[in-house]
Amino acid sequence: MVDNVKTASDKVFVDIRQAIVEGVIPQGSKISEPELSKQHQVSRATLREALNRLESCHLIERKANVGSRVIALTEEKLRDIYQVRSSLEGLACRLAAENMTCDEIQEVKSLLNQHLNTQRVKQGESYYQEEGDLDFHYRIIKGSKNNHLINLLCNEMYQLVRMYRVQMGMNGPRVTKAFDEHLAIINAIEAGDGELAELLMKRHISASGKNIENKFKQD
Amino acid sequence: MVDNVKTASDKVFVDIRQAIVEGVIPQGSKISEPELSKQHQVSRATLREALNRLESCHLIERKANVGSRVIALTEEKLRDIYQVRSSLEGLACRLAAENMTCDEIQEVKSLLNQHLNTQRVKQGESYYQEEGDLDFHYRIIKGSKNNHLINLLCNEMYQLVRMYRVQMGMNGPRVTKAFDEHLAIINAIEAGDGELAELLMKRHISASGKNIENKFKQD
DNA sequence: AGCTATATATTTGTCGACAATCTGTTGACT
DNA sequence: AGTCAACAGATTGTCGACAAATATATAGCT
Repeated sequence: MVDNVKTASDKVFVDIRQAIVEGVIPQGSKISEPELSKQHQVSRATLREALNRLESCHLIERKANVGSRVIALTEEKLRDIYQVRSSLEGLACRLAAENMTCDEIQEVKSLLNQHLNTQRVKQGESYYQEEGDLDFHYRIIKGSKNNHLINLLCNEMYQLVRMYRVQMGMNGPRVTKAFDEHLAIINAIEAGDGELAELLMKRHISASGKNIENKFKQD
Repeated sequence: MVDNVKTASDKVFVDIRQAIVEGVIPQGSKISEPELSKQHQVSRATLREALNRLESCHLIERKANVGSRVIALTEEKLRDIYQVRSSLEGLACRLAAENMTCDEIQEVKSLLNQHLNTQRVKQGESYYQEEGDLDFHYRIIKGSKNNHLINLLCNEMYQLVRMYRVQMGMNGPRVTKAFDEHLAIINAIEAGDGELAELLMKRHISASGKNIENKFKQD
């Protein structure tokens, strides 16, 4: 999770992004440019550079001459995002089945074994599972060897997905299930069965989305 | 194709975008901020605002402390983009079959009839067909009622796709074929057969991509 | 001659100030 | 009392100038 931070606006971007994803800056709240620029000790120009990138990640919404608001988490948006994500990661999975090398596949398999162990030790602590889950998805996406797709999922959508997961919370019973699904997916990829891998990944993500949707129903 | 142009940077963004898509600013060329800002008679801050949005559309690439370059059209990128587009518009089509109203469907059908007429009159002039093609795709995408998907396809990817079509050129024989495919797609949507509509749209776009790929092979 | 290192020049990143626009309030009028 | 209009306050959009970084040119060395 090491971002290439070279300029001041890079750092501000990363900092604010984390604050939004973790809910430190509440969803739906208005963003004051003068206030935030003082808070991060940069000029407004630098802050606005960061805001532009946050908009590219769909974490804030801007209106001309009005200002920026942090995105509001709604059930409709969750559905929209997960429909898109399911479709795209399904594609990534199919391409991964065609393009991943044997070495890359073996790495993912050993990664899953590590998860299994930490899961036994730290039973119930969903945080680690979440990190592991994201790592797994990262590897599959990279395995597609489709740079446009990789950028779309890993840079432009990733933090938004993470925001729902962090703020809505992941609950227990799905954790072990997700692990089995990961295993089935990498097996399909190893077998070169792109069609099956795509189907399994789409189901896996749909289930994950439904899981978060249930959190909304509880309110 | 009327964009909401409210600020100076909006106008500069739209102008430069068109220049890039149409090849007035050559692909792969470096962008000089001082030069462009003078050319459009705005300050560098305003220009940079526009450049940020061009980057969001994947039309330019920026490197910290180095500068911006117009994207270079390659066969590999074309493949990557069309794989993603095929998947996403396929999804849009399936959702459209579920969510489009009867009125919306009828509008698209009458739209296609208009295309058939203009096509008879202006045979061979692919420009009109291209406009019509894009209009058709627009309507289907909007019909998905998925705002995230709509934004992704209509705002973030659309001009990039158009850049390939404009600069690589669309040739004749595929034009009438595309019309028939459009007809089959809207019929599937009208019948509420999302699965078929998705399949047909994916094929339609893949064929379109292959068509442009052939242009590359000719070099 | 070719390569390295220094110095110069250009470009990008950042800053503070001004102008244009919007928001909320007050006050007048029907 | 309610509606509309002008005003005040604050916010965003834009500008020109300075600082930091990179690219280019020059000079020195092997």
